Amino acid sequence: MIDNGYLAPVNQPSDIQIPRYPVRLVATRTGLSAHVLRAWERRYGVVTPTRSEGGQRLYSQLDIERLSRLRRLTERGHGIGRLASLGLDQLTSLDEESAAEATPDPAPARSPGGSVGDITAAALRATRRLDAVELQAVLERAAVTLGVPDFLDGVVATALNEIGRGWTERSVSVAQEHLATAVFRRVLGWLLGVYQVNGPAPRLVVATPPGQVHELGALMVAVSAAAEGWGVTYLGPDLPVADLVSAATQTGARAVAVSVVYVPDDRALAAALQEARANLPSQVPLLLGGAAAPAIRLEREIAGVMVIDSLADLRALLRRLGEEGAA
Amino acid sequence: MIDNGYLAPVNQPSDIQIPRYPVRLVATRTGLSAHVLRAWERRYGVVTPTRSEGGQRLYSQLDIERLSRLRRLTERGHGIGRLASLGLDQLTSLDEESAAEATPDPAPARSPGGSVGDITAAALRATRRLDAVELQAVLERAAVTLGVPDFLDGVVATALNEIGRGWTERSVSVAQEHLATAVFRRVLGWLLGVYQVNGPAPRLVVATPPGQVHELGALMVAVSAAAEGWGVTYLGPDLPVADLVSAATQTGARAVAVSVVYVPDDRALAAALQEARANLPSQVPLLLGGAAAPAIRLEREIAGVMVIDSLADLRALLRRLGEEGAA
DNA sequence: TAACCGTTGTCTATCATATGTCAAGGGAAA
DNA sequence: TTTCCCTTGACATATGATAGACAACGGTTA
Repeated sequence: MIDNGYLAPVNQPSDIQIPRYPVRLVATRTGLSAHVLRAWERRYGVVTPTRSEGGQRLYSQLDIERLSRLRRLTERGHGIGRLASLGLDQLTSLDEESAAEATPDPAPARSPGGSVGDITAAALRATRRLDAVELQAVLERAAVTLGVPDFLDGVVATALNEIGRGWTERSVSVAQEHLATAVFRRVLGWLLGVYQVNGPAPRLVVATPPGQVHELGALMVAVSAAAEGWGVTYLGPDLPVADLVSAATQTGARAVAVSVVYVPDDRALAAALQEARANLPSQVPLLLGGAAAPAIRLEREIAGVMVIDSLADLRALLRRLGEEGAA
Repeated sequence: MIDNGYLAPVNQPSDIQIPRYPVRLVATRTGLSAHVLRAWERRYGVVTPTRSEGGQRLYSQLDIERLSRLRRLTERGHGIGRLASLGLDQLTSLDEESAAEATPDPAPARSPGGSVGDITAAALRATRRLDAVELQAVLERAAVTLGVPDFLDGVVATALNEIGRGWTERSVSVAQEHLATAVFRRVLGWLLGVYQVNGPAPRLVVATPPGQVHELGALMVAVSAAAEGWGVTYLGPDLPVADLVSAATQTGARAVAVSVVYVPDDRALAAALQEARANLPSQVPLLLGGAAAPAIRLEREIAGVMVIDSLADLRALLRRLGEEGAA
């Protein structure tokens, strides 16, 4: 919010001046040590935080702004003694002045890879040969070539379907299936790590409900969300409902997603979902995805559970939720 | 309260204020200990749960929301004493704001925690906070700082032991354990990928025998071997013996390693090992590692199975095997 | 050049406050 | 009966405040 002085609300102490931040927080946020904060205050009166009843310093948002600028400027060679008496606006102009460093961004060269079909076929060949190195290389290349959405929809989903089909038809061995699972999980985990952010992002908790040990679907959900800019807390397979709820509460999740691949005991799963729904905060949506999700929707509607039919569906939904939250 | 359509109309708007949760549940759900809950209430009046007839605390959903926000904010440096008097909406805005600025701008990245103990402690802290991003960052940094052997022996093994101990003592929640498992697996998978080679290297097939679903031990074995220059075919947990044997044959393995973490049914495990031993080529050693391996050795010697006591042991053995093969 | 001096970041010592943790004895809930 | 929970009081630890000291650095003066 811009306050140019003309419209300054007189009676409103303007959020940014409310003193409420203790030293330790200001220290980590500005990058200055608590010692330096006190020394600057003592020697130059750089800021004058108010005090709590017990005498502890309480800084305002404005103080933090000022201190951050001061830190940047002192790092560039300005003496704190000279800067101390300057106002925030003067500091800002100085700041911009000396921040004349350019940040050239290199244009990423797109190298044309094979088509989605070719890549998937290559992945399946590597799987049949039990060649984990090759499979991983193919997948990583595909991920960076196609981008996450196409990679997930086009390569991962298709390949997993193929492998699953082959498994039931006995044309894919258990070892091949295990190896593929391990490699897919590794690559998806890598992607999840690549996209993880710690910044101001809506948070999604992802897990697989009790009894569901196949986690690739959950990982795909997690990666999709991470690529959409969400912060993802991935808790893996077979998570008891109570712990799912606790994790969502503790992390302040804006949504929770669970993935189901098959329906071993319909009643137990439905009960688990209902329990989760009942115990999650009501404004936190519970998303149900995975291969078996559409089937479950057909069987019975579970109140308050949103069924995700596809990753595209998920992306659209996440985008809506993210905007709602930001608004 | 907002009803954005996810809810069954059954829910009353005041649902979230109905007092019905006992301390124990609130403690696990918020991540605060019952002691702290009572202390905060007594000293700062943070919440005022109603009481049952017998005088026991009954918290509402709203209380839980409030408490979990307070916990996150205190972890980010706010003092509980000052937060106590703020309303839920103020807490929420503070929450979002400090999430946005949790990381100080271009602060020169600190490189603290040099020692193995520091790193392990940092990993455990991140686990308790359900901070997967931080945990992964800590581990990746540790891996490249310490090198694989020290990383595995010093950090991974220690941290997993701690978590396991905490889990039995109930001081580590299921969600925390799941999250840590997911992240450790991700990082170990990444390392495995880093060291994978396709060249002429002795090949090791790694898996976990039927019934054993904990695969971190197997992954540690796999990473150790990969770092020793072996080509590793990692087949993940719960692999039937027949498939283990066929995979070893197909890949021309020079050795096979299986990892066991616990002994659910000693007879079945022993039978599986014997079957594997009998069907593998006789010049291919069968290595048995994992937390439960030493115990198994004590129980009974299984002919032709080499028990690995430690990763150091494994490394020495692999080196010997590699040289033999090369000679 | 050498001695001197102001500036600035860092550290120590000591005390006070803030906050987490525990123990004991009795009551409540399952 | 066994387990959980309550209250009170105390203890332990961590964090912050103040004052002062010191060292590194650069500039100035003798």
